[in-house]
Amino acid sequence: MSDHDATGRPRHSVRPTQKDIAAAVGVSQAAVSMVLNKAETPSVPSETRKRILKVAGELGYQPHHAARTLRSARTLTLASVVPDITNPFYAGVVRGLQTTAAPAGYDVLIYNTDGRPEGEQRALKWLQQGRADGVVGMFYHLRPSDFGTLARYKLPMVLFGQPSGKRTVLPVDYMFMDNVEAAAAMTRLLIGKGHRRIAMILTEFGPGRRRAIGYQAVMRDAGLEPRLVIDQTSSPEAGVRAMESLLAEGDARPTAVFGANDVLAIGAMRAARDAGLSIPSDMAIAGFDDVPTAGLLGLTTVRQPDFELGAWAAKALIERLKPGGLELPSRNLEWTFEIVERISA
Amino acid sequence: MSDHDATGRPRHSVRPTQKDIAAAVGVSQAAVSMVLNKAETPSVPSETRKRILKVAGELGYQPHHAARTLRSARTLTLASVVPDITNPFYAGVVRGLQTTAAPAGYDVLIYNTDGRPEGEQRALKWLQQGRADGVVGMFYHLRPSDFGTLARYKLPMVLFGQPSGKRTVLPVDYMFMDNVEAAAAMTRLLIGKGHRRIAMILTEFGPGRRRAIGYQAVMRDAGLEPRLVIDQTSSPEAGVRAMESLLAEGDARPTAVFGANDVLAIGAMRAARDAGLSIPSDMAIAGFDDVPTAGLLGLTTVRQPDFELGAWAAKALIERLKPGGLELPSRNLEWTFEIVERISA
DNA sequence: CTGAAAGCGCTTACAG
DNA sequence: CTGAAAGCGCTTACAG
Repeated sequence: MSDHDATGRPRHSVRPTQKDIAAAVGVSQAAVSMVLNKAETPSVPSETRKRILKVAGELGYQPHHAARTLRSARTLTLASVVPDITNPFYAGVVRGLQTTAAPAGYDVLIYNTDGRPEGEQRALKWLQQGRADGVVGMFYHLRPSDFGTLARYKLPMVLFGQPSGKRTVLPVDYMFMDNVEAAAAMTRLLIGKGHRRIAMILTEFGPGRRRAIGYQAVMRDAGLEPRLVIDQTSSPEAGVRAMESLLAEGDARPTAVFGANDVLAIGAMRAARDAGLSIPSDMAIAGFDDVPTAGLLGLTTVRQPDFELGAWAAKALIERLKPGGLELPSRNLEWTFEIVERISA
Repeated sequence: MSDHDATGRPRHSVRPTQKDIAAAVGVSQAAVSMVLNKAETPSVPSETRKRILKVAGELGYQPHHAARTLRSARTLTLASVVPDITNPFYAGVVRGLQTTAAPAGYDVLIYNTDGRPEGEQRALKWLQQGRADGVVGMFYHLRPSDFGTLARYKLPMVLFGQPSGKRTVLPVDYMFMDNVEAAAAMTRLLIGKGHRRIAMILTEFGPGRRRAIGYQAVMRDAGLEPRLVIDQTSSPEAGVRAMESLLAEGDARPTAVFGANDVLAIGAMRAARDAGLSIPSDMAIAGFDDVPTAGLLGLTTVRQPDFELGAWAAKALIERLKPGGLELPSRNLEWTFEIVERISA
């Protein structure tokens, strides 16, 4: 048996359609659509209305999403493009997004890019196919010009990162913090504790790059030599590897290590402990993000309000999806960092 | 300006369509479709073919997903329904799914239910709307009969949990482990270490329920009194709350606490440490899942191969989506647990 | 070989 | 007030 009938139509017949309901009740398919979508249908006799709703319920009718989207040009879906859903920081952002979007009637889908160029390109294509009404994008590789097409399609976007200096392309809002200054502040804190050999571990792409700039600037200003350890991926294992390579330096090893995010810092902590070092007396550790585990481990870090960021992004998108929302000026949310001192440094 | 033209058609004109390409090149829209979708089109002159591809590239053409889905009855999307993406166990499953699905040409979307009945119902509706070609479902509340509609729609599903005793509904595959026995084994381990007052902390719904059964059975067999602390949600904070309530019992407090998952156990660890207790001498802690942080914290736990489970599910779905795949018999993956002893117990 | 037409399942302006 | 028709953007069997 083929999956298609003689005219090349796919067999959709397994799921009930408005046509099926209409046939069962003896009305037009359009009448079914009216009844199912409007709270009141003065043009349909209330007896007929009741029968339509009854049959729809019995058949377990649900509208075919693709058909509805094609006709109405709305998906009722917001997308969240994240580099790594296993990083609790991004997971927190997604939860904030979802918690705010659900009451407004929007589903939230998560698209994972792995923080790799190919993954981000796939996400871009996915968005260009019209699969969401709005997107919260956390991209490491794509440049502002890569979003030109989506902006021309009038897809509301909230992007993590600073708006480019040039004219702002509507309808895009931005959320960012001063990563350079936050990392600088943390570096100053470590220097203030008496550390002179301070290393930073980070990944090649993502916000760690700007954080490294702040770290390097402060180190040089203090007459100290910056030491970067760069890995391809952000994971506890990468943090372990980085710390192990630093420990291999023997007496010249750093006395403090600053992870560009908590996931890396936590891995580094583990490697230091496994090597028999005491934290912070033998080795101080600092991170960035303040993920839930950071509190547990006593990790000194930079707090970022993940849930609140997601909630803000959801509100911004929902505003833009209201009538006239596309013409609103671009808005920025610049949030402030907060250093959380714990025992690790 | 309205979002709709005079005939009620939504303005899609911002994005280029095959019609636009056809008009620019001077061919039929159908010819454009052929060229864009087939590697070879003997019926189209190669010169015309080149011009179509060139114009499509210049316009940044991407097919409208809803239109393609409506016509072809395929979404090229797999869905992953998870109770809590912030739980690293589920995040690991999703990554396994994604890593296997991407090379086969499938996008993976994540639908978060919060482990609540309403969220699961929303996911069910979402699936009934035909938004994915297959689904990996981790449901806490829905019963097998709730999936009858989807099975009738021939939606391939991989469900976490044991198949119900009755006839298996195609096309559903199951993956499960013996939660009762795994929890029993961990409880025996704790008893073997000399503990007599062992509490278990869990959430009202989810796999913890079956784990509690194993725990309770072993406790009773050993002549010990089971002690359950039940919270609504699974989070480190819930684990903190549970431990605090146990510590409030003073001298009658347990000497070991078994978390129904690592997230709860990690919260309990934190609360015990914050109360000045040494682990494991004052308080032993055990968990379930072996999330990445468990290793860092030295948590004794039950390992589950999250990534591999996701990969298996992806393979099962992809098999079913091949011609004839819907008729394959239902398959089960029963995986074996492994107790990982670390310092916490 | 080539192109026009049908139709997937919906929503909604418009003609009777 | 009521229902039939148009059309969203595609894919594909089929008529010329």
